[in-house]
Amino acid sequence: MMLASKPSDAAPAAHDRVYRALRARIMHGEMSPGEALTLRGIGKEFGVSMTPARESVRRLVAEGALSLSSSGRVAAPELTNERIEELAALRALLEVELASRALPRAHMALIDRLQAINMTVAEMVSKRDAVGYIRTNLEFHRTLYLRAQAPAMLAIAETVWLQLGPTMRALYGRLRRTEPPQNHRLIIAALKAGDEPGLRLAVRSDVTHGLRLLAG
Amino acid sequence: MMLASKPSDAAPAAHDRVYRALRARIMHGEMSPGEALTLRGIGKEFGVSMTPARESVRRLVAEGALSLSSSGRVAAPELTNERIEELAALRALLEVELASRALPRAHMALIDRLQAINMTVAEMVSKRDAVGYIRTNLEFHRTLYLRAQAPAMLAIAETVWLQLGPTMRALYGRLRRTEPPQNHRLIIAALKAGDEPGLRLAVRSDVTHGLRLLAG
DNA sequence: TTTGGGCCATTGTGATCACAAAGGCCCGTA
DNA sequence: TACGGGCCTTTGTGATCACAATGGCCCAAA
Repeated sequence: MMLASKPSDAAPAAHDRVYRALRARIMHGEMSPGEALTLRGIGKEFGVSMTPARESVRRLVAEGALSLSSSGRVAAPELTNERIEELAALRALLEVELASRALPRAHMALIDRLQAINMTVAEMVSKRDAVGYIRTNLEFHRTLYLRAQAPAMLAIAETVWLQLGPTMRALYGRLRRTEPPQNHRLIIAALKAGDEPGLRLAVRSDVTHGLRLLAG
Repeated sequence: MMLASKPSDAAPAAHDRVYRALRARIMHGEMSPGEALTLRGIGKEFGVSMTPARESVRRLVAEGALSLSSSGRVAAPELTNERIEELAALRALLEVELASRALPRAHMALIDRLQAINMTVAEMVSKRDAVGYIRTNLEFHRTLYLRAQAPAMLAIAETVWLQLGPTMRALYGRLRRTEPPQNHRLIIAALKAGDEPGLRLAVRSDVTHGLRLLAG
């Protein structure tokens, strides 16, 4: 079905390309809560017909990244405070476990990578780049959790990030943070020390820190 | 778009009807791991065209209920032992939390309902009805977790059940169990006593009990 | 000025079709 | 009998179309 003139070009399916693009846009906070999408609009933007646009939208709806109005209109979800609290609790639950599983496998190379990413995070903070901050912050977490060797758990954590995406942008716009991510430093320190309780606490704090402000 | 001659008939969309039917079939273990599906076959079975069949299949693939072969063929997933262990760990993590949240709201009416469901579970066990057992067992858990008032967490737990569906059937066929669900009794007892540590332990045991056998 | 009704453009849904690739089957050959 | 090549059927993908319902907009009346 898919043709590949060269082994290098992966020739991704149209619906998958659209899905990935929309997913990144949502997860990184490039859509505001309530912002609407149309199938024909998506199709036109990506140069495809309605069919792949529909499939990608359906998939994102299934993952909770988009909300489906009663009459089938799709839009970025506007989360209630209850839902935000619940998603924050889920992040804490899942990511503490992921970090804990990654700890015994975290060698120096990983910690160096995390520190490098963390510098980029700090740079995004100083530049007041909300989208860049969200993206690099998630990259920090994902890099750590990949070491846990728990793909199903990581996938679920990512769908939680996806659901929080549109709200995160609003959140980080609200709180005027100029300080570099202190909790990330605690995470790195706990990793270095092999301190599991400290790591769990640091991850929990980092994950629930901002979200509590918005929801509470 | 959808017309309703009477307010009672919900006039469900075709893709949603197909999705729900396939989802129940998978979650309850009515499909064997590796069993294949075709879009045209689904369409013919439910009297719809390929379009709604494709949407429902795509959604189920997104939720991990079906696995997508390299060339787009869909089938019930054959899980590796590593993945089964991971999903069992996820069940433990999520369901212990859900049970813990349900505990303060669990009144006598709920406990009565759980006991009634548990009798049906025992009946299914004695009848050697694997599908019936899986269905009522999940109903037991869902009834409890609904009290947690945590819809996002419950939704994620259900997608984990969905991923385990095809393997559960094989599992409960393997272990020759005739005893009624002892762990369910422990759960009910802990609920009655308001014993949170006991409840967490009982749920964790119940959830990981069988799955450890298959994966280990 | 505000409100209500009706018309029209917009939008999602599902069916159908053309196409390419993958899988399976059969037959011939070693 | 076992192995391999070639053909044909099956199957997923994406485009297009007809249709119905929703939503918005404008104008008229109070």
